[in-house]
Amino acid sequence: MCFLREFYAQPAEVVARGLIGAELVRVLPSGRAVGRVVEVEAYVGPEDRACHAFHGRTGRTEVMFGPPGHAYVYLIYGMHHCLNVVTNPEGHAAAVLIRALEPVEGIAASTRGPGRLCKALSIDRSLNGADLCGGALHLRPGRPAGIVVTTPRIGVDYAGPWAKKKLRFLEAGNPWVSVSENVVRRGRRE
DNA sequence: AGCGGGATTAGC
DNA sequence: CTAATCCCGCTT
Repeated sequence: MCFLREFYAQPAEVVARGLIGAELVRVLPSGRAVGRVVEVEAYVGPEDRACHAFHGRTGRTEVMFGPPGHAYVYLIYGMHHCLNVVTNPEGHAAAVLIRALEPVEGIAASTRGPGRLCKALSIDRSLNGADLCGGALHLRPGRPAGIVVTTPRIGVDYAGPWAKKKLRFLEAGNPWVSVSENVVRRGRRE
């Protein structure tokens, strides 16, 4: 049912690609919410200038250095939460940011964008470190992805050469990918 | 103790 | 284009 630990132990870009089409399941007292992953970004490790682990091991990034298959949730801009999946073998700090979901079941609010999907699924820092191989928040295979395209990651212009790497993965043509995608498309001619 | 900044979003 | 708003990590 759920993805096994070995799946998450792979490099972040491999897990990222593998998660497109997967279903994120949030179990709440009030019911269950399910969304299909349509957009992610890979933060490949301490050498990746855009990865939080680039600045070393700190309180915030602690879970990224732990075993794969756990949630790394942090607060950004004082108001939005971002959900990541820890990847690679324990000790190699890397993660995949979930950026957008296609509603499948029990979803009321928008799940387009990393902050919005966390709000819609009631994901906050209390889930930081949660095991994604089961429990209140987990991932399982879903309808297989169609064509997957890659682009540079959003909002990491400061990362020098790493800002240009195509580590963002999304399902082509899917209307639920984040609005930022349109900005990127507009800005670049391709 | 204080300060600066951020893997975003909504609203002028 | 910019404000909002909080935690963290680093400097004093």
